[in-house]
Amino acid sequence: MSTATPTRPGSRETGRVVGRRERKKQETRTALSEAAVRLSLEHGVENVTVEQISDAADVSLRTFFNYFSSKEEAVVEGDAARGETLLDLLRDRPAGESVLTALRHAVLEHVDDMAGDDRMDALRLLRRSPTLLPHQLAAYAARERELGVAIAERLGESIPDDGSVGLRPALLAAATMAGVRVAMQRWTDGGSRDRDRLRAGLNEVFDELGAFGS
Amino acid sequence: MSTATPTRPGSRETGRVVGRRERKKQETRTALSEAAVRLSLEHGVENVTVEQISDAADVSLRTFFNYFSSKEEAVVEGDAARGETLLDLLRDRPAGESVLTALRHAVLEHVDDMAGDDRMDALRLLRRSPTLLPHQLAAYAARERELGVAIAERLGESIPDDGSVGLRPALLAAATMAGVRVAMQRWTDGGSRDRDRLRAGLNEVFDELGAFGS
DNA sequence: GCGCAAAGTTGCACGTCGTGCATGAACGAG
DNA sequence: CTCGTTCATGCACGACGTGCAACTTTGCGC
Repeated sequence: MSTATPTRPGSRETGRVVGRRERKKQETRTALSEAAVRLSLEHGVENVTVEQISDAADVSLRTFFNYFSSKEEAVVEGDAARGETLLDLLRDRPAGESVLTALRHAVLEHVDDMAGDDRMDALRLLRRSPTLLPHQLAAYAARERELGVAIAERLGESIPDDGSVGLRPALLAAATMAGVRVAMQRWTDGGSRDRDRLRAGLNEVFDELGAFGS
Repeated sequence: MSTATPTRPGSRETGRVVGRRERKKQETRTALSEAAVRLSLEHGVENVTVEQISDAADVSLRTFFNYFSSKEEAVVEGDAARGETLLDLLRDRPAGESVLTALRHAVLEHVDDMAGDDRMDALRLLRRSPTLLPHQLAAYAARERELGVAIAERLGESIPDDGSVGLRPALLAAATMAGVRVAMQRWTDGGSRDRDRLRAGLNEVFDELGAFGS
């Protein structure tokens, strides 16, 4: 999973000609991830073995470890893809908006995007597993890094190759992710699985973030 | 280390009488944790087995798992104790200060407290281990919860038994921990292991946190 | 002191985890 | 077609983590 996949085969720059091989690889990856989530929801994360997951995805146990280094990693995999769409939403916000406002709207749109299906329910259940918590947080941290870069770009910062950003973008990213995490936590703890309630919670969070100084 | 309590065997309530038994237990716990840290620094976290740790602490391998459920948990154990002192420092801040100011000073004092010895160096090295990252974040999350409660108390909130707090304390705690994490990250990434530079970074962080709205 | 119950330690067994290595098949390019 | 690369797979092996059943230590009442 390195930065730049060459994608040499016959393609100019679009990088869209992936070939059957690479596509199959991606299919296997998502198949494993989805099987991991499904089985974990069904039997509880603790009671699912890697062998069951790889069987469900119709690959060998050894192959599983060629894609993920642990069961938990496979379960959390979905978050990475979701993170990408958040970044896209942020980039699409008008340049006139303040960073915090752009972040607020991007997050809210992001919630709308994925709230339709049952992924939210999946998140709610998985979040309760103590074994999963560390990896969940690690996934958050990874998204936080990407978000920091996106914010730095929005602020007109130049990004060095190592991906390090200034203090302000890093802090904004960290605070935003922390806020989202808090809002999610409070939403899942409450009984209501109403999406509007989550939106309201997120709005509160961003209101508070903007008023820390006072 | 921080066995600061006089352990008077007949002082107050029944819960405070420690006895030889419980003390021995605590000694074993810290012995395991310190051995884990020391060996990890020496050979790298990946190359240390639980058996080596338990041998170094002079207990059986099975006993190790009676205290910690994994090697990483033992390594991160020290953070929990450190978290306690931060809470104490926060409670000692004068009531007149704003929450954010109190947090700033508590964190700065906390850094001074532990910066003398080589624990900071230990943190710097351990933070680079990818296996350890998730557990490190989980430890941060645990401290964040406690900090949220302390902040809620400072704000005069009543805390229900389940430890849940209002949005503002939760958010303040999350943002503070995120800020500390960012400052630490940038400090360890930079070459200088000067403590004053860490203090400066933390001050910047709190300045930024207070200015999110603008 | 004595003995007993609770708590702690240890060894053992067992299933799972995660990785290195070798082999063979599928693929893509020339 | 042929060759080199990439990937899937089986196998072996050490480490991990836990349930269970001893055995030992500690605390406490008698």
